Amino acid sequence: MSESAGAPARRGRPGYDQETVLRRAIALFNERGYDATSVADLARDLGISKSAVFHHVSSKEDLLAAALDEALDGLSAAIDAAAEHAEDDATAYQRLRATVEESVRILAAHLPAVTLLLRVRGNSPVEQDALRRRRVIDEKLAVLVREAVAAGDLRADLDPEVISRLLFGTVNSLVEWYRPGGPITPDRLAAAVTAMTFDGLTSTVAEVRGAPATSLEAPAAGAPDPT
Amino acid sequence: MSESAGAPARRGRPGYDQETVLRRAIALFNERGYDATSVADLARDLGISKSAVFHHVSSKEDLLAAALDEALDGLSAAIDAAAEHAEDDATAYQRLRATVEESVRILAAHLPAVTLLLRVRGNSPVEQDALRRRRVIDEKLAVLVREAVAAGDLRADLDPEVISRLLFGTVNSLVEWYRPGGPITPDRLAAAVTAMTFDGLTSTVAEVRGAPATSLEAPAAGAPDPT
DNA sequence: CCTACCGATCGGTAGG
DNA sequence: CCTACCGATCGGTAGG
Repeated sequence: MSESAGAPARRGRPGYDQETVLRRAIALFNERGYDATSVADLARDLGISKSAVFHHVSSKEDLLAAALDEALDGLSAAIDAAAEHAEDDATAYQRLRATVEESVRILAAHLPAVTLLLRVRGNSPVEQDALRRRRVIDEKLAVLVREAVAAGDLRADLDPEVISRLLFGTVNSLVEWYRPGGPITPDRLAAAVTAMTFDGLTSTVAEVRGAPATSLEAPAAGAPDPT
Repeated sequence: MSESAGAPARRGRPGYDQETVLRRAIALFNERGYDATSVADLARDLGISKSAVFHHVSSKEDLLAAALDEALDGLSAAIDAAAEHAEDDATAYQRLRATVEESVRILAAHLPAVTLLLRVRGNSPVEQDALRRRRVIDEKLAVLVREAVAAGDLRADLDPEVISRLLFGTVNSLVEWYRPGGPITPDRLAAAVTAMTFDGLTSTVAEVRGAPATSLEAPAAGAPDPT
């Protein structure tokens, strides 16, 4: 299954393309961990020899770097897209809430790559570079949180730094259980995350407050925000 | 630093005890990952030979098993402690909220071991056993959530299963950034987590509602819930 | 607690 | 001469 994606008719053996090798590599890295996955494991999974893997990719670490770039590029775009809304009359609170939802959608759309990113510990220059890019993203989000707190739209009895950590810890924790293709669409997941983090799980006043018009049980059919 | 903890005077070289070796092993496993940490790395860190490590511990995996047991025993105790409060007239909502706070305190008290637990992927029988024990704990918490939703105390527009995942995903994500000994005490951290997850980050009505009497800026001196 | 090793496997590469 | 591989093996290192 999943051979030669999209390429026109070629001579020689069908074989795999780089993209397919990368998808399988990311899947295996997430199942067993990057270090615990050998190139031989990947070759076995693809049904080819270990040497054949190196025909497609120059090193195991290149696979990791490609996956981390995919995740970081997506997340960076999500943040910057929300920043551009600053030209509108959107408040920091509104931009923050939109950024959280967009981050969830990116996470859902690139779940394997984002999962890998969130497990990186800085064991190599490639991983350390990814951690640096993550910190830049986190800092942009922290700025939004500070603005929203300063504007009085987020509770002032919690340190803005703690709010940032809790908020994006919650988003990041989704990779541990969310699986696309199941009963929960990415849009509903995004709405559920912001419902809990901004409005809280306690029921009583949930409907009374200024919660967005998104019905969580039956989301709007016409998908919002076509990024 | 940190040699022979508590043991009486011994003959022979001072050396390390099993507990110290375990603490350093857990720290290294968390820094670089279990698979990426060799026994030689641990030996180097302790300043002894690789063989000397095997004098204290029979295998690398035994160190992992001991760490996972510590985390699982603590978390299980936290859950069962909350269940015993059922004899009181406490509602499911109140017991759930207390369980979340106690889980945060356990996480803070056994942060390295819990961190390791949350990174386990089931690569070996030891890891698979830990995952099984985790699922048992998660299910007990899911029962509490379902009861609280059924009682009408948690918002009904979110699937109880999703609520459970979000709630404990948030708690688990603390291992990624919380560091004991810093400005945030475990009690304040626990209060911050329940403040966001149950009451929400939005400021306006936070004080109006039935939030507990815990002041997050200056927590009650007499620590609540002396488990 | 060390030196000296083992069976095996690691990521990566040779020629064809 | 190409793409797509194979069987075998490189120098080092893993847990034990």
